[in-house]
This record gives sequence, structure tokens and C-alpha cells, in this order.
Amino acid sequence: MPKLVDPAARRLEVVDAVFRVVVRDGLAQASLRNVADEAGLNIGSVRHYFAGHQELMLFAMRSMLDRVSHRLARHIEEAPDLATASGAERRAVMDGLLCELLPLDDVRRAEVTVFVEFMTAARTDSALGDLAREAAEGSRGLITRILYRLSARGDLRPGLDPDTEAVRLWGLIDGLCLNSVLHPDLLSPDACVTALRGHLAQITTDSDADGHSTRGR
Amino acid sequence: MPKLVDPAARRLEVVDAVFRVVVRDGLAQASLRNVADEAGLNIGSVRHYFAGHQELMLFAMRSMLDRVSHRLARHIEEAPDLATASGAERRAVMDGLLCELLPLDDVRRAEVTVFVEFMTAARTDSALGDLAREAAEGSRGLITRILYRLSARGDLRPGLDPDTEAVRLWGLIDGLCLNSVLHPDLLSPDACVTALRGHLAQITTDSDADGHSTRGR
DNA sequence: TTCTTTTTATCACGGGCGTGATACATTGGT
DNA sequence: ACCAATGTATCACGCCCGTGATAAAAAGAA
Repeated sequence: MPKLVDPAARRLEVVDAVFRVVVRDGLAQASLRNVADEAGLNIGSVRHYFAGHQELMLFAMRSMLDRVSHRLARHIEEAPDLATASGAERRAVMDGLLCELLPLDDVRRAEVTVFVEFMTAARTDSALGDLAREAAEGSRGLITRILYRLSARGDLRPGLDPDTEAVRLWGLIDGLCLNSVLHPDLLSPDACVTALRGHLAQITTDSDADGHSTRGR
Repeated sequence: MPKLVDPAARRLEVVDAVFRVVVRDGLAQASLRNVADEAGLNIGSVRHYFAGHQELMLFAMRSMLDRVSHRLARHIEEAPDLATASGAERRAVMDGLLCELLPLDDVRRAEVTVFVEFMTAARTDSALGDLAREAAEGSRGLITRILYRLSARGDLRPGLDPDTEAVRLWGLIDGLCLNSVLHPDLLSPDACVTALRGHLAQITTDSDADGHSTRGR
């Protein structure tokens, strides 16, 4: 017989409530009382599962980052074997992976919104600082690794430095995310992917490594 | 004989205090009391010059945006006449103008920090919403206009659409700003300009419009 | 001077916050 | 049945907040 309440599940319910409050009203409104109301719980219950406000915020931020990581990991697992893929296929994989970071649907839009809120809050909240740094290094590192792989296979346009291209792509993606979340009517999801695709098209070669020309789109 | 206190100057002093608090502790800490303390004033004095907290925040945000606008306007005034400029000169002007938006020194870093704080807050604070939208349209519009001019003079690489390039450049700049402000140790000012220059080099032709080839670097 | 306006300084109120402490209810094992 | 552990629900305290009201001080004009 299953226990009536699964503590881990409860914590996740509370975290989901945190996310909803953050998306709707901003991180500043994510007080214990507001979160408890949003979760349909009593504040006492919330406090039973989290030592205090700070631990809740920390756990929520960590959960958000884990969620993104897992989504990316799943995407990587499902990717075809890069060793046997053609140049076009390799570029498609990269395209799909990076698009996964953009707020293209409601789920990812909410996630990116929460991401932005926590990251900006971490600038002045030392409790979140370590996690923010870790996340930033992770995303930047991932993009850097992708570009190095591209470069190693000759998919990166000659003359381009993978490191500075990583900075550029990192900034572009974060900028698209930010503007899309802050000004959804000025930057539609379609415009986001168009901008990203345009960028990728410019920094990658558009011919197959085997020599087959795949010009145009 | 000058009046002992100039109301307009006082308001600016208070706004400066707001900016210092926002940069140091975040927008959430910019309460009337904290701001008054930072300005070395009594909370009563602050309230004498501002109707309330909301008006202060609105005025501070507007001041910040005006400051950026004026800096850009000054930069444009000092620019050489584009009609008689060579292609390289035109690209240098654009380079300088866009670099003005990046947090390359302490002054601009503080400004961008305040910008990010207010813009993200505006997402859920309806009082700041209009201003934020105006600012976003302004920055995006400026970049769009620049690229259209470039395109008209043939400085933009053939095959590139000024509008989607504007989205891309807009996102890149905002992303560099964001990452530089949130993770200064992961993205130095130098890395910012390198990334931006690399981008501009890729979307512009590197030959003069008069036909002189300046290929290579 | 006297009077009016401007500026500075306090007080008090209601409200939201995190949190410690505590009581009550429910559960699951013995 | 009993009990210990777990989960729920409140209360109270101190803190900070924005704000209305009001007093006190300073400045400038008559």
C-alpha cells in the first residue's frame, strides 16, 4: 500500500506552485504564504517539507535547472549516431538541440521565464550565486563543446574560432530567450528560430563533409 | 542668488541613490527607506519630491532610459558625415555605436545592470510595462534602422535580410549585456567586444563600396 | 519684522513577510 | 488498543514596507 503522501512528490508540487507564482507575479511574490496558497496547501505544510524560504527557493532553482538538463540529455540520447551522420544530419542535430533552449512553446516559455527570474535574482542573492554560476558555466560549456565538435568535423566555417563563436552563440541564445520572454509580442517563437537558424547557417559550412553540395534550404 | 535646493537636481540625486541601491542589492531592495538612507536624506524629504514609491521607480526607470538615449545621441552627433564616409569608416561608426550599448566600463556596467533589473521587473509590474515596451521597441528599432542603412549602402552581406539580422543583432547585444552583468567573471568586456566585432565582420562586406578591395585581415 | 511657501523630520497605522513554537489530526506499525 | 511518527493547521512575535497626517524648521517675499 502506497503511503498517503509521498514527500518527494509533495516537494515537487510545491515547486510547481513556486514556478506558477514566479511566472505570473515574479520571484519577489514567491513568499511562503503565496506559494502555499497557489499549491492549495497550508503554510504550515509547506514549512514541513522545506526548512524555510531560502531552502525552498534554492530547491526550486535547482529543480528548474535539473529539468532543463534532463530535457537536453533526453534530446542527446535520441540523436542519431554522429559518427555515421552526414554533415546535414549533424547540423540538424545541433539545430534541434539549441532550439530546445528557446522558449518556443508554453512549457519552455515558463521554464525560461523562471530561469531569467532566478538568474537575475542570483546576482544579488548570495544563496543562489553558486547555482547560477554553475548553470552559466554549464550552458556556456555545452555550447562551446558543440562548436568544438563541429570544428573538428569541418562543419564550422574556416577562420572562425570555436571559443569566440561560443561566446557569440551563448549570448545570442540568452538574448533571444530574454527578449522573447520580456517582449513576446516583439519577438515571436518563429522569429527566434529564424534568427537562430540564420546564425547557424552563417557559422557552419553548408556542404557535406563528403563533398555533396546541399546549398540552399 | 541660487536657491538652496534645486528640486530637479534633488530628484536626480535621489534617482542616483536608487541606481546605487539597485546595482548593489537589487531592485527589490529599493524601498523608500533604503533609497533615502543611500541618498543621505530623510524618508520625508524623498516623499516630498516623489508622490510615492511607484512614481519614484517610474521616474528612475525613465531617467535611466533617457541617459542611454542621450549617450547614443551624443555618439551619433559626433559621428562623421556618413554620406562622405568610406565603407570602412561607416562600419567603424556602427561598431562604436553598438559598443556604446555594451557594459564595457563601470558606468555602463551599472547602467546595464539597472536596465536589466527594471526590464525584468516590468514583466510583472504593470506600472513599468509601457516604458519597457517603449524601450524595447526603441532599441530594436535603432538596430533595425542601422542595418537598413547598411543594406542600402551595400555594406550588408548580400543575401541577408535586414529584419532578421536586426532580430539576431538585437538578441546578441542583449544577451552579451545580460551575461556580462550576471557573470562578469565568465564574460569579460574584451570578450564582449570580440564577439560583437566578430558578428559585425560576418554580416558586413569587408570591401569598400567604391570598389577598393580590403579583403583579408 | 511678518507671512507664506518650501523643505525636513516624525509618528502611527495597516499589511505582508519569515519564523519559532505549539496544538491538533492522521497515519502506520506493534 | 496504544504509540510514535508524520502531516496539518494556527498563533504570535518582530521586522520592514508604503503611506496618511502632522509638526517643526528654514527660506524667501512683503
